[in-house]
Amino acid sequence: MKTREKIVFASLELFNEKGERNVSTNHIAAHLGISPGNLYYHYRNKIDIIYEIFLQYQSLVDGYMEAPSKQFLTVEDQFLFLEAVFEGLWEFRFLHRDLEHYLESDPRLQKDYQCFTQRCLDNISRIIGKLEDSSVLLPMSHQLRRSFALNTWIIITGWMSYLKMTAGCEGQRISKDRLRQGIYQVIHLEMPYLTPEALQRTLRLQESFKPILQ
Amino acid sequence: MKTREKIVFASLELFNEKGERNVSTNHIAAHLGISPGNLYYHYRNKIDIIYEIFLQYQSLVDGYMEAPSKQFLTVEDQFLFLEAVFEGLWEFRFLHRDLEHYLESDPRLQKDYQCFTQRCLDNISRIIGKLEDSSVLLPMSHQLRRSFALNTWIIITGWMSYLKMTAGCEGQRISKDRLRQGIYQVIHLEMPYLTPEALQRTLRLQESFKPILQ
DNA sequence: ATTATCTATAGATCTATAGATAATGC
DNA sequence: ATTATCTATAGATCTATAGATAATGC
Repeated sequence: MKTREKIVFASLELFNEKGERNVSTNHIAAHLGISPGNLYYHYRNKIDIIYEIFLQYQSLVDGYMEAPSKQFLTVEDQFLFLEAVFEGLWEFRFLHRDLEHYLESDPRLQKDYQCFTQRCLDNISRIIGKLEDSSVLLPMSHQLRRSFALNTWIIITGWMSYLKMTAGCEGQRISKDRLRQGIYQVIHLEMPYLTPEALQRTLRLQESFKPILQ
Repeated sequence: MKTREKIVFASLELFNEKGERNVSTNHIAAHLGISPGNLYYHYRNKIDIIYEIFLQYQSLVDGYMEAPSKQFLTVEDQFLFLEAVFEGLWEFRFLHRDLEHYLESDPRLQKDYQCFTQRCLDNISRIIGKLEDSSVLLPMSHQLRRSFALNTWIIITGWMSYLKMTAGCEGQRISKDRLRQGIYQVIHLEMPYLTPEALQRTLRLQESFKPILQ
């Protein structure tokens, strides 16, 4: 692995683990056993590294957002999709922690992230539309679908925050398990819009994501 | 106003405006025209000031969470309640930006905030219960009510993030107006659970929070 | 006497660059 | 020749404290 890639990799790991704010370029260099000068040879500064990490996250998410290319989607497809979303969210969890700070530190990132959000919302709407066509969800108005997509997006990203806020000092492993409750919450959102046929299977699947501890 | 209070007041203002990360104790002191030494006489460090601000936020929120003490609540009560919630959120908006960092910097804050969240969720559940008793919402199971309360909480806090992420470089004033769209989103959440009687009035009221720009 | 405030400063970082040296690719 | 890496360091903060001085409250 090239040094340039090592830097991104190690940064992501350290940022996730210790929080980006507590990790300086010195820390990253020390962790890799290279000099700070070397790090600055590869990246102009810290936000440059963060931007690189964002690009990776973006292409990961774009990947599985495009993925459901089948014309019809099942209840199971939807759960698989949500698992992928939460997995990605976890892998890059530092990114959503003080995203606002990154956006105001780097105009490129601000612009890119805004497009990214828009693209995600469009994709979620599209997937909801497919679920309607597949008789999983009841048909809904364009307006309702957009509102629904936005709430889904907010729950997905907001769930991470809620989790980390209430998880306490327990390790990350526990959090990763508790992450699944996020799927429960998202599914709860669509409950009233499910077709009678889909309701049974959804309830059964949702049950398996029910949190053990309340 | 005592210097001690001035410090909290100015800090909140600066944190909201410039982001807490970009505001050092030096900046706060300079902004007040006092010496850094003087600031450290009143507060041990920056997180101490943040904790003080949190206590203020907490008592504000606890205030209007307890407030709906009437036995029955109308659709209008609910909208007034949401306006108060979003107003408070706006007043202390820096707090939700990198809350995780504050929680890990101060065990007192971590403990207090966890109780605070729990209390809010209980209060939201209670209010939902009252809306059921008042024939605004359809009766629901305990489980559903708790899930519903949690989603409401996540949308409320997550909406701020979404807003700040997509608001772009436009000033804060615009954001404060766009804040209202949050109410639209929260109401959208409860739409399927409204009684036929309440539906009409809710739709009419919700309309006035509809965002101008999509 | 006690509380509030100031000046001055130690000590710890951190970011980012300059300039030297080593390793690679034609 | 070019690319990768290192050492050393300037310059900018920031936090937090010590110790002196001013203002207040009995």
